[in-house]
Amino acid sequence: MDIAPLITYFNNYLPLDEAEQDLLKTRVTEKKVKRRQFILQEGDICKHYNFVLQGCFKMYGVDEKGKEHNIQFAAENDWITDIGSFHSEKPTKLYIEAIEPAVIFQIKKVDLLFLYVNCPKFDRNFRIIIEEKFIELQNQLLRNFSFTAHDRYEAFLAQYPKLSQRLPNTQIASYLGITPEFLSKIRNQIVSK
Amino acid sequence: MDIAPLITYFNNYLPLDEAEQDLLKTRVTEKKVKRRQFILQEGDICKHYNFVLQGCFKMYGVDEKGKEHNIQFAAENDWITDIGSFHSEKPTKLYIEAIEPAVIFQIKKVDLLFLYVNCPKFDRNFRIIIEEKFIELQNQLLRNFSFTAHDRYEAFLAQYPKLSQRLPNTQIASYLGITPEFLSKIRNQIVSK
DNA sequence: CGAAAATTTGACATGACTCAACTGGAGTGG
DNA sequence: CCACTCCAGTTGAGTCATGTCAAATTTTCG
Repeated sequence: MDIAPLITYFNNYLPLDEAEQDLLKTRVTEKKVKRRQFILQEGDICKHYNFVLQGCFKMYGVDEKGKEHNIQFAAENDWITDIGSFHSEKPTKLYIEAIEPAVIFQIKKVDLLFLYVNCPKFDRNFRIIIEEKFIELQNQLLRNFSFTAHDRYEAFLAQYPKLSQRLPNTQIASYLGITPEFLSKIRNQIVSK
Repeated sequence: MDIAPLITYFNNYLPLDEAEQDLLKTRVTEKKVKRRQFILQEGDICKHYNFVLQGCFKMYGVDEKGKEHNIQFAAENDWITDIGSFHSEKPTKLYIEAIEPAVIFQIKKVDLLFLYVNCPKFDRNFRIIIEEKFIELQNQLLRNFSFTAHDRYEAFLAQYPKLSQRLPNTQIASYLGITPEFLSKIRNQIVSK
C-alpha cells in the first residue's frame, strides 16, 4: 500500500518527516468502495476518519418525511467522517455514501489517538484541517441564511466548478437545501438569459 | 488579573499544569465591553480569540438588504471569534457585538501561536474545542435544512433554555433564520395550544 | 439493451416574508 | 409621579419564494 497521496496532502500543512511517515503508514488501511455503497449508516458508530483517494462521497441526514439533506461532499484529498459519532462513540444519524466508485484510506480511532499521543504534529495538523472545515461550514450556513436559492446555486458553481460537473443536479439541490424540481427551474432561468 | 475561570475551563479538556498556567497567564488580557459595543466589525481583521467571562455576544453577517443573520451566540465560558479572518488575516464580513455588558479574555494571534509552539497541549485542547464547535455547527445546518421554523424554535428552547431567556426574541429569530414577526406567530401558536 | 435514476415541465399549494399599524412595557427627564 | 420616547413584540392582509405531486422525457449504467 502506498500512502504517498496522504503524505503529499500533509505537505500542505506541517510536512511529516520520515519517522512520522512510517508511523502513519502502520496506522492506515485502504478500502475500495462501490458506487452507492455506504461507509456509514444511521445507527452505526463512526469508527474511522476517511480520506478520499479516488471517487466522491456525500454525507447526509434524513428527515421525518424521508428526505435526504446533503451537508457535505468529499472528493479526492478530502476527509469525510461524522466527527460527532466518532468522538462520542454514539450512534450516528448520518449516512456517508459513495456517489462514484471510490478508494479511501481509513484511520481507526485507536490509531488516530496513537498518532496524537506519539506525535503532536498530528494534533496540530488535524486542528488546522478542522479549522478550515469549520470556516467553510460557517460560510455555508451564512449563505443559506442570506442568499436566495438562485444565488446559492451560482455560488456553488463558482466555488466548486469541477465538483458541480461530476455531481447529479439532484445531489446539488439537496446540498443547497432545495428540491430538484426547483433547481431545474433555476437552471432553466439561467440558460434562457 | 485572575485567569482562574479559564484554567477551570481547560480542566474540562486536558488540564494545565502550573507551568502551563503561568505560560497562559502572560498571554491573556482582560477587556470590559459595554452593551451594543462591537469587538469585531465588517472590514476589521480579527486579531483575537475571545473567551467570555461575563455577559453575552452575538456574531452575525449582514446581507445585501441590510438584514442581520446571527450565526452564533456566546455566553460565559464560551469562545467567540471569526476564525476565518483570524487565520487568513483578511478583512472579516462578520460582526461580533455585546448583547449584554460583558467581560472577556483575549488572546492575540502571536500569543496563541506561542502557546501552540511551546506547549502541544494547547494544540490538542483547541483541536478538541473546535471539533465540538464543528459538530454543533453541523447540527445547526442540518436542522435548518430539515426542520420547520416551529421545530427549530422548540429545538433551540430545549437546547439553550437559559440563553433563550436572556435573549430578545428578535435575536433568536435571526439565529433561526426567520423574521421576528414570524417567530411571534409561532410563539402565539404554541401558547394557544 | 433494459431498468433505474435523473431531469424537466406545469398546475397548484403553502410556509415564510413584507409592510404597516398597533400595543405595551422600560427607561428618562422634568 | 407623570409625560414621553423608544424598543420589542404582536397582528393582519397581501405577496413571493419555494414546495408538492404527477406525468412525460432523457440519461445513465449495469
